[in-house]
This record gives sequence, structure tokens and C-alpha cells, in this order.
Amino acid sequence: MGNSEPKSKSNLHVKFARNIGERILLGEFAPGSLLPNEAAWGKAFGASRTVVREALKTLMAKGLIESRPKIGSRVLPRTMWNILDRDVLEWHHAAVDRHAFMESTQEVRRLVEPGVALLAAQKRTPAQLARLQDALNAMKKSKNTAEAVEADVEFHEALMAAANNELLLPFGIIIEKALGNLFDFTTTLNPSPKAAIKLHERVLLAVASSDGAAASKAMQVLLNDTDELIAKPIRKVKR
Amino acid sequence: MGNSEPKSKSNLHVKFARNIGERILLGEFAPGSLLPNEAAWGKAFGASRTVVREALKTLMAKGLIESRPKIGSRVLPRTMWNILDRDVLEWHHAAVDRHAFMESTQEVRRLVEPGVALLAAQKRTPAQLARLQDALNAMKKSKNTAEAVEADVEFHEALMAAANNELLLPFGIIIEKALGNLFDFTTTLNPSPKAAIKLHERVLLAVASSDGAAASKAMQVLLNDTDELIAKPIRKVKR
DNA sequence: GCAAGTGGTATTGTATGACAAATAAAAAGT
DNA sequence: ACTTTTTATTTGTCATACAATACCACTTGC
Repeated sequence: MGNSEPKSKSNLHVKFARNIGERILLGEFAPGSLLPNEAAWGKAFGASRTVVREALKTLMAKGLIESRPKIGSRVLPRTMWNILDRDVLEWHHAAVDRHAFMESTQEVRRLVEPGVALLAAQKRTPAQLARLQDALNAMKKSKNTAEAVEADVEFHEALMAAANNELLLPFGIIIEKALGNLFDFTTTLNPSPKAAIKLHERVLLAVASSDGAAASKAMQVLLNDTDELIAKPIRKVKR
Repeated sequence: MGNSEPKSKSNLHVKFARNIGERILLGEFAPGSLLPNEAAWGKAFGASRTVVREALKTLMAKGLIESRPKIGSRVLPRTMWNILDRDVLEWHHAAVDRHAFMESTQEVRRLVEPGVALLAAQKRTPAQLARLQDALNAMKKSKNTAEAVEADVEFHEALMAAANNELLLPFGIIIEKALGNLFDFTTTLNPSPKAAIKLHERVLLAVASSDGAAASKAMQVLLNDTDELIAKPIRKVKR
């Protein structure tokens, strides 16, 4: 399923948190409803109450549930969920239609990234610019799709860092997911990424010359390109 | 300090998570460094290892630390932190200069909210529009600053909900914090919120008539108004 | 009859002590 | 000098017990 992480290696409480978390995201436990109590989970998993509680603490911390004595653990309304959490987004991803999910992510990217590019153009430090340049070089040098995607993600995260506003960093997760999905789409094809590199280069140049408007515009163009890929998921894709 | 929550009532592991979390955000434990081990925390807090572990699980879930046997708990780089988490933002808030923090939040709002208004204008359902209207009515009827701020927050959250993209919801936390801070600024003054209401009303009207461009513009104007308040924190403020 | 109090009870919260697993660092062997 | 083995430290998991909380049914007082 394009999931590179070894689901089975982790600690018990991590596995249980994922298990329960996914089931919440899938709707098996709806917001407002009560989860089975801790003892029941322990029995179901064949594990001690301790690990179950640690798993539930994880879910609490991510805003999925709340627990109270004599009541139990109740699923919170979706507005409380920390959807930009890496794990939650992963579980969410497993729960929804892939194509719809990508459209949501692109929508957010269109909202945020042009502005990020603008801020980066205004506020980047030389070091941040260099990191951006490195990422672009890595894109150029990439020998396969996996490397290209990795460098691509790094480029966008470097750009976000260059905006110098920490509150924007959680978006990196969305970009990661978005590009990772794109990678799944394109994994069987031999990409010819020249066009994409050109588009990234334009962003970089605008940022380098501190031209906020141009950076924002260049990012919009880049996103348009990505949108096309998503709109035609079957078609042969270039990245 | 304008903090209305009873720090002392909660569960032990919540208090410990806050204690350690704040100290991480303050820089007492820098990214990359090791925390004292669980036994040490237990001794320091006069509590059992169980609660300490649950507190650390909370911090793990928020991306602040990672733990491994024989190593201990290590503070993760800031890019891993879930800064849009309600608690983390709270701890962060306690750690940074107030004015700088507000400028960061406003920067993000300027990035996101016009786009949100645009999406809301395009995609809102009648029910979502009604919720927006209710919030505006509540603003009009509010008898004191606290009520006004509450309704104000509700307006912005309703707008975000009307954008129909779940990935945007975590921003509600930023708006909450931003407006809450504004509240602290204005708490001693008798506000004359007519102007602010007018600005909100324009957003609502644009959303109601599905005019995305106008909604976006109206939101920008509204944010400009807020920016003025922040730029002159000493001046008598109107909301 | 009805409101307020009161105790039973299910569930989470905390404590304690023990052992397993992982792994960094030191020691031993080649 | 290098590899292997041992050791020590820390987190991970388990089992059990009791405390605190708060819903619920019941009782009590009027």
C-alpha cells in the first residue's frame, strides 16, 4: 500500500494507539461515543492495562479522545482532532478515498504555499537560501523517482523554514503526504522531471532576489502543474 | 497572566506533561539533549514512575521527545514539534515574547484566512452559513468584551468549517490564541465594537452571496484592522 | 409527589515492585 | 587495531492493589 514503515516492529503501546486511532478515524468509534474500557482493551489485545493506558494517553494527546473516571474514554468531536499530526494524518489517510484526500491536500497547499514563498522571499537568511539551493541540486541529480521526491519534499520544507514562522512548520506534513502520494502515482513510470525542476528553479530565483510577488506567482504555477497530475491520475505523468 | 485555566486541578500526568513541556519550550532542555530518566522525574515530582511515563507519552505524541531503552528521552528538533497542538501552543506562548508571538499568529492568519473565506464562499452549505450568521448575531448582542471575543472566535471557526476542508481546522487554535491575546489587551477598556462587527458582516455577506473574491478581500480588511491593534499595543483599543 | 441528599458501583487515576528487552559503553579476546 | 563479549543502564511491559471520581438508583425529608 505504499507504506514503507514496518508496522510490526514498534512498541506495543504504539501499535495499540495506531490500531485504536485508525478505527476512530475510520468511524468505527464515532465522535461522542464511548470506547471500551481499559480492561476490555487489555483483554482484546492480550496485554496489560499499563500499555493500553499509554496508548490512550497518546490518543488523548492528539485530541482524539478524553477520559474521565467512571465514564470511560469518549471520542471527541472532529474539530478537536489534531489532524496535522503525522500519525493522525496517516490514520486519516488510511480511512478516506485517496483521490479526495489529495484534492484536500492540494487545496491547502494552494492556500498556504504561495504565501510561504512570499514570506521566504522577504525574510530568508543566506543559510536558508543555500539549503534551498541544495535541495534543488539534489532534485537535478536524482537518479530515480524516490530520490526526486525526497529532494522535492526537502525543497518545500526548506522554503517553509525560510519563511521564518514556526507556526507554519506543521504544514510540512501535508506536503510530505501530498508528494508521497504523487510518488505512488508515478512510481512505475520513468519520470522526465525537467519541467518540474524548471518550476522549482523559478521559485528559488525569486526567493533569491527577494521578489516576493514573483515567488508567490512561481509557486502558483508549480502547484498548477501538480494539480494537473492529480486531475488525470491514470495518464502518464511527468514530474 | 490572563490564564483562566485552573493549573492545579488536573490529573498528575497532565500537570507533569505541562511542567516538562513548558521547560522544553523554554529551552531548558534543548533539542538533541537528553531529559533526566523516568526514575529521576518520579523522584523530583514525588510521584510514581507510572504517571511520569504517561506524561512522557503525551510529550512523545506531540512530537517533542522520543524515547529509547538505555538512551533515555531525547528532545526532538523543533521541526518535529506539533506546534499547532493546543497544549504545545500554550506552552510556547508562555515561553516567547508576547508581542512577537502575536505578530507570528497574525502573519499566519493573513496567509490562511483570506483563502479560507474564499473557499467558504464557494463551498459553504446553508447550515454553515446559518452558523456564521449566529456567530455574528452573538457578536452584536455581546454585553462585554469576553462575550464579544467568544463570539468572534466562533465566527472565525464557523468560517473555517464552512471551507469544508478538515485539514484547515487546526488553525482554529491559532485564531483562538490570537483573539484571546487581543482580549487581554482590551480587557480594561470599554470596547466599541461597531467597526469590527461591520467588517465581519462584510465577510458574511460575501460568503452568503458566494462571492469568493469579495470574501477574501473583506477578510483582508478585517485583518488589517486587527493588525492595527497589535501595532499599537498601548493605545486605547477598539474592537 | 417531588426535590435534595446519599450510598453503591463502575471506571479511570496512581502507586509499587518486578522482570524483560534494548543498546551504549566498557572489557575481553584475537 | 579490531572484533567479540560482557556489563550496566534505561525504557518497555506486566500484575496487583487501592484511591478518586461521578453516574445512577435509592432513600429521605418536606
